[in-house]
Amino acid sequence: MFSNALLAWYDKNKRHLPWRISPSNPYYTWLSEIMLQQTTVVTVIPYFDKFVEKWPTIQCLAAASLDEILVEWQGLGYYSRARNLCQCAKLLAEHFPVTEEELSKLPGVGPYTAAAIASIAFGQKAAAVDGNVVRVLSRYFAITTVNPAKDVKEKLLPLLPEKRCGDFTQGLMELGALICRPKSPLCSACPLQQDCGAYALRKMEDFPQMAPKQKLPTRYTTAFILKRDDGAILLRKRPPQGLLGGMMEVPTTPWEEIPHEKKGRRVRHTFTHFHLEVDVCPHKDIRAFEGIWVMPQDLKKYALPTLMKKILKGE
DNA sequence: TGTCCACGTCT
DNA sequence: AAGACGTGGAC
Repeated sequence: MFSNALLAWYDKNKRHLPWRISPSNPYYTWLSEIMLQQTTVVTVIPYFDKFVEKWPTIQCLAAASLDEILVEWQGLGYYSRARNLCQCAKLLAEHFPVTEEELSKLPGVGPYTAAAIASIAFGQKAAAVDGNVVRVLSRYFAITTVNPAKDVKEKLLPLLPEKRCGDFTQGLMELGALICRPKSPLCSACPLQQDCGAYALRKMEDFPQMAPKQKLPTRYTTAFILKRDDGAILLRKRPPQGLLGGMMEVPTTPWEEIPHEKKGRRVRHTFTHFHLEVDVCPHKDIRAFEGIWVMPQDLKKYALPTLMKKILKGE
């Protein structure tokens, strides 16, 4: 039986992650699930530890400002998650919903995260479909439709056990992360091998069937380092929405698909939907832009995305 | 070097 | 419904 085999495997093989505590802590579950969106476990662990050390409860986090949260979130990416987290904390401190339907109304909580929290934190029967689950089940059922996420959810629902639904959800994702990996899956160690459709065909890596990705365009900009005589550097805050919203930056020219002449150091960075090539130049006129002046040793007090850390490296 | 992970959510 | 939205590490 699917769920028994999976649960037995999970009991033996689960990783001991900082948010996997018993009894479950809904704050930990929610915070870790937001951080884990599009982000690997190894990357998330140090951020999660920092957050719960600084803000041990949802009430503590609810009292934090967005700027404080962005400073701790810097480097984790998808900064809209931090903006939604800040809003969401204030709601959750008042009332933490228990059902999938209510949870999915929260900012930053979509169908996957709502089901994950409902099952993991509250033991509800909810089908959480993330990339791991899509991979495991599209292989198990040898699903040949392109972008099979929807089919996977329908197949998953009747497999959910009455008891231990949270462990079942985590077990499925854990199996995807450790055994049913995108490349070179470890089928000999898999509790589902016997009934796996893709394994029967020996075509594991042909699933899931994904639409081909388009190639990323490159954009170009010049970034200006403005340095005062006392060593302070000019930073400014980006608009609250959109790319790197609410994060700090050095001034740049508009980011366009027109290559710039190389005058200074070159920095390359890839975003979700484009590459960026930056020409980093000192700027003589310290009055050329508005912003705040920050001493190099104080840069860590500000929320800087990785792109800006690369640009400021050595300053 | 370039591609993939990475369906997750919002608009 | 399709595009916006980061990052780093594996291969």
